[in-house]
Amino acid sequence: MPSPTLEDVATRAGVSTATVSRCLNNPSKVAKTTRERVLEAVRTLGYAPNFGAQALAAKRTNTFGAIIPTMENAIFARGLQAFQEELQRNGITLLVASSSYTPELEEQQIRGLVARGADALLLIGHARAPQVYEFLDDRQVPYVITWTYEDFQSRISIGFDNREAMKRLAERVISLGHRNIALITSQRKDNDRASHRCEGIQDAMALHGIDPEGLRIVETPYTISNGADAFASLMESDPRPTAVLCGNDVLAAGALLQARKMNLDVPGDVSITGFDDIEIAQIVTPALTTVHVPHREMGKGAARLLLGMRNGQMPNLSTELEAHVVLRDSLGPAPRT
Amino acid sequence: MPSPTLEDVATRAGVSTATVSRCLNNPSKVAKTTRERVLEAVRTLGYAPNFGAQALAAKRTNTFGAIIPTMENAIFARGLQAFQEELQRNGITLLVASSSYTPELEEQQIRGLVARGADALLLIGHARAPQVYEFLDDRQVPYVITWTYEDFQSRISIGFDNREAMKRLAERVISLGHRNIALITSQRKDNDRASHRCEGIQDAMALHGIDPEGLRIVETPYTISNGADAFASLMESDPRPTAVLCGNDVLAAGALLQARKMNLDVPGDVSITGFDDIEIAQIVTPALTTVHVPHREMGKGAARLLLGMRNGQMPNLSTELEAHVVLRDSLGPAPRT
DNA sequence: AGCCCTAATGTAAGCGCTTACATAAGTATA
DNA sequence: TATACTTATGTAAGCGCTTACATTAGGGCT
Repeated sequence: MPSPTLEDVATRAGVSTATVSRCLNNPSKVAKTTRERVLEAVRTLGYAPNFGAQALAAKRTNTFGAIIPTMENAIFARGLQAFQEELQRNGITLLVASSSYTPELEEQQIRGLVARGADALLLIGHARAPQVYEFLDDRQVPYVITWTYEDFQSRISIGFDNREAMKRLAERVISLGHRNIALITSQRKDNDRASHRCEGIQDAMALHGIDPEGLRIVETPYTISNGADAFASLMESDPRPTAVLCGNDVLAAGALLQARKMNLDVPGDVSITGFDDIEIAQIVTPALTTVHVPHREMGKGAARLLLGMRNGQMPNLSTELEAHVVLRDSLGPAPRT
Repeated sequence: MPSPTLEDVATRAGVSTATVSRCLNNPSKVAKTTRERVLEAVRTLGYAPNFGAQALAAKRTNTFGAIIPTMENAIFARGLQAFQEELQRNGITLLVASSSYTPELEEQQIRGLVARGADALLLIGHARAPQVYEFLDDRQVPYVITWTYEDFQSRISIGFDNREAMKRLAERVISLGHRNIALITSQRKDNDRASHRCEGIQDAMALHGIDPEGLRIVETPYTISNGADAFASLMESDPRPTAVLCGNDVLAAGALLQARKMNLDVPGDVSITGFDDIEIAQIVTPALTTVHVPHREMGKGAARLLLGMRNGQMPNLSTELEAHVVLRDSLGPAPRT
């Protein structure tokens, strides 16, 4: 037997479809005895509302969407989980799509989620074609930007200052005597987190009298083996960097792996740092010095903001969270030359 | 301006809504010149179909759902990614929900995805209340079960034999002289993968004249720190196990971490193995001996099966894939006593 | 008793699409 | 030229809900 409809329930309970609908969405409007009769019918029929019809009629779906760059590694997993938990607590379903770090795909996913009725969206980072923002504003779809925070941005966001966070880590590195620094990062184009982190390093260098142009940069997608390859190529350069900062922990894990393979002592011969503080940062040997990102706070906070916006409250302000340096074992003093 | 509708497009192109609809879904039915006019209108208006309306009218959504136990760690990420890629190639959107390893939540998520029009579902494992299967069969929603394969199960599935795979690993362990074996696993109730893996070890023990009852078992949720705690408690028992098999790589990573903290040499003092062969298995030190699970094959295969079923082809057969033991460094001979 | 108000329910108009069927306009056939 | 197809398009009936508005029935007041 196919799905029972509202009408089936109404017939069975001997009321109109309107009453059944009210029973489900606005129980206080229905007399207690009727309500019980209706709910009984719902139960025995195993009725569940048809989502499409509901969306069409009510013009809302109780569904939020999130577009993240990738599901392959754990970078966004913890934040997303927190986001989802908070939504669930409020009766909202989460739809997740991934963009593979590709702007075109991201735009497509955004449009797809909106078309399928997402009431609100979580986005990562600010960098995005203007027409995408126009689209969202036209359609009046609330959205919040996470994983980053910048003072001057007017779009509402919750996150941390990637540039400042990386700058602090870099200062730490420099204060340990490192002058010859390299960076392994994902592609910076269309990725404001990555580019800000890079700039943070250069800020620190400039501040300490090191030419920021001297920063050696390798761009490569976020995977362990790419991190390893990038590290290998850096180690072949002359002069060798004494510290290799990585745009995230995944790349750093790859670098660490490669260092071991090359029989290099970390941090004796070369220091390596990560960014994100995901689980692997603690698992690798030596444990990774990295920047702790407030994953769960961002996820939960984003949910709160969006729930508020959906209920008409216009955005208070963007929220800036802290991301702090976590010192572990992979960073040490620069080796004597 | 709010979303343009089919009618807006029709007006603009000077045709009926039917023609526009055909243009989009069945272009060959429309004359070339009209088609171009319509598509032009679609483009300038930025039209995107309303999902709810489409679902309601067409009775299909081009959306598949997947319910996985967790998004927190990478166990399912790779398989899911492959699933998603294959679906995308066929114009299908994927909705993902997670059940937190809780049967009630899983049932709720399944009903939710069906209500929201999922045309087909990917499920993990067979263990599931009968009413859930009834529900799906009633509604005629195609589904496929992954991450497991059992000969006698009639429900269509694609996966590997967890019991057999773990048995092979255990035989390896036993052949290295280990007699005193322990297992750290997630809760086995409602989780056929976990319980079959456990049985696999006991099969191997029985086969080699070791009392299967002697297997020490600690159940704990899948996190690194739980793995560490479980390992610590096992190491306090007397006699100490010489090999600790883990239900998955995450737990094993935790165990490894704890071993280091306790200054135990792996595999000199104690061997540790994992299951799944996710990325961290290669990152940890020593690299983890584990069972390689055909993540991507399962994901892609599941997509193929479901696509076929949706088009009416009734399931050929379940597919059994291979999961093979991967020997790395964390498993060694039992220490001399 | 007559009036007004409130609470409970029903009526019915869409929401934006798809699609069976009807219609119109060519085209080929005899 | 009349006939029978074929092809392109329009018409309109839903799909299963929500909700503004209408209706009805009690209750409390004067």
